[in-house]
Amino acid sequence: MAAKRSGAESKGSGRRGASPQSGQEPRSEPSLSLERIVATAVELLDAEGVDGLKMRRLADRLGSGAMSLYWHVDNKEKVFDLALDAVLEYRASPGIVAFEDWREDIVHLLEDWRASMLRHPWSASLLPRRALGPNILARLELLSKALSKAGVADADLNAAIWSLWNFVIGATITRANFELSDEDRAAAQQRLTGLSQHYPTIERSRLLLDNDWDGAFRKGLDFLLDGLAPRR
Amino acid sequence: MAAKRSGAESKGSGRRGASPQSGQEPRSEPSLSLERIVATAVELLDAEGVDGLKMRRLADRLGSGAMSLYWHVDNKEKVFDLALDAVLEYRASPGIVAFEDWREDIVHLLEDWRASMLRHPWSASLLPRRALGPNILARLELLSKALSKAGVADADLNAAIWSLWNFVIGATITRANFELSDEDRAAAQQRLTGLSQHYPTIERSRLLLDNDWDGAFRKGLDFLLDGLAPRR
DNA sequence: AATTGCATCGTACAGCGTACGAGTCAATCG
DNA sequence: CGATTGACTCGTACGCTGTACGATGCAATT
Repeated sequence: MAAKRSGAESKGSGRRGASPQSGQEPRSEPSLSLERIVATAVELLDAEGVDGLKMRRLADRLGSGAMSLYWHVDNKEKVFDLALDAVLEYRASPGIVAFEDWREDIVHLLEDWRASMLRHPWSASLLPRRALGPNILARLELLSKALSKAGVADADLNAAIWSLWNFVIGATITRANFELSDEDRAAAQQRLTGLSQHYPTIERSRLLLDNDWDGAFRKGLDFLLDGLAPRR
Repeated sequence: MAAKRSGAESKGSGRRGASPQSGQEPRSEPSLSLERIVATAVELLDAEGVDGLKMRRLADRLGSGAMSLYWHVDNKEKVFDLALDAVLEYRASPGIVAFEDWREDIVHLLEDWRASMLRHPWSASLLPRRALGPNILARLELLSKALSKAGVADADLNAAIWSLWNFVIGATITRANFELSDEDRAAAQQRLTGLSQHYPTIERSRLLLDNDWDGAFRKGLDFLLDGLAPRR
């Protein structure tokens, strides 16, 4: 009862007016805010994965009670939405895109997208089942512009966008979930070798041992772009 | 206490020996089995989605107690694994594949794959985070063979397989999750129109209104295959 | 001084996966 | 034949989850 706000009623800055300082203890508990909640949720997700995000745990990290979060957030779902959107902000200078080499622009755009998601492996699997936030739309807009510039016909534009979207999403989800371990991969390939009469081709190509994900992504992207707008 | 096995101790066929009939009530409760559990889990998943699968609910459908399931299955995770593998069985005659027109073969293979997953929309999002079962490996093997026949270089084979995998997974997950409703889509496009100064290109192409998923899939697949093995 | 409204939190509840142990019944054995 | 075994089923209970509800504190306003 007594301890909670341990020795400091200061609380840092109030939200509304301007009554910032109240003497000492500048770093006790900075009080809740949507930004702090989202930022901490991202931290927690990075550290513990999707299943590790629990409201009580999040509140612990924030030094608050679990129910306090619900003043700022409707429910847990919204926390996921906000965390996802926060992580997909596109910071790259838009000037770079749609410059001269459209192909480099697109590759850069999509590799950055993938990298952003891989930095937060939970994000890829969340992305498809959530609403399109402004950051995602901005990325799609840029992509669309670049494809237009590349000479993709208007009639093919949507299909082209979705193709690249699908490819990036699929690649990132797969990559993020197959990350498990070398032993696992070796065991899988081992099992495969045991059944090599059933799966001779993928056994020979060592499909399950191949872990050059970056290279495969780049290669696949080249394939797709070749199909979309053949190099001259 | 008394009612449970209501009025019939027959119970249908015992598992082991051959004591199938016991007089009347041939359709009371056919007793538990792994097959029945998996089949019912698929039904339940189809009806209620991933979140709708609860052990108690599954047991209800089976006319059994919740804990009885755990004799046949380690835990809920395994139920997901088994349901997923069950749904991805490939029944198509393997003779069709790798026949003469490799391109048609590949398209057929992948469209069937996608169709199988869309018949059970929960399966797509489950696929990437689960182990590769025999049915999945069989599909990869067939795909690999077809690509080889198509002239894809050995060095590019794995990248080609993963590219197609990524594309199919991404397309299916996206499709299954954007299925929501026409109003939602309209609302999204509406919101977009309101912000058309920010997203002029995708607003103009009506990206969010476009719901010709099948056509987009086929088109994207063509793009990718064009890149992988150019048509002569 | 009284009121208002933002913000926080303790308690409580229903629902979840599942550990544990007791129960049933058919097949087997002495 | 009775005793034993082992496959199978299920009732109860526990810890954990998201969150509804109401009490509480505190700053600004009246």
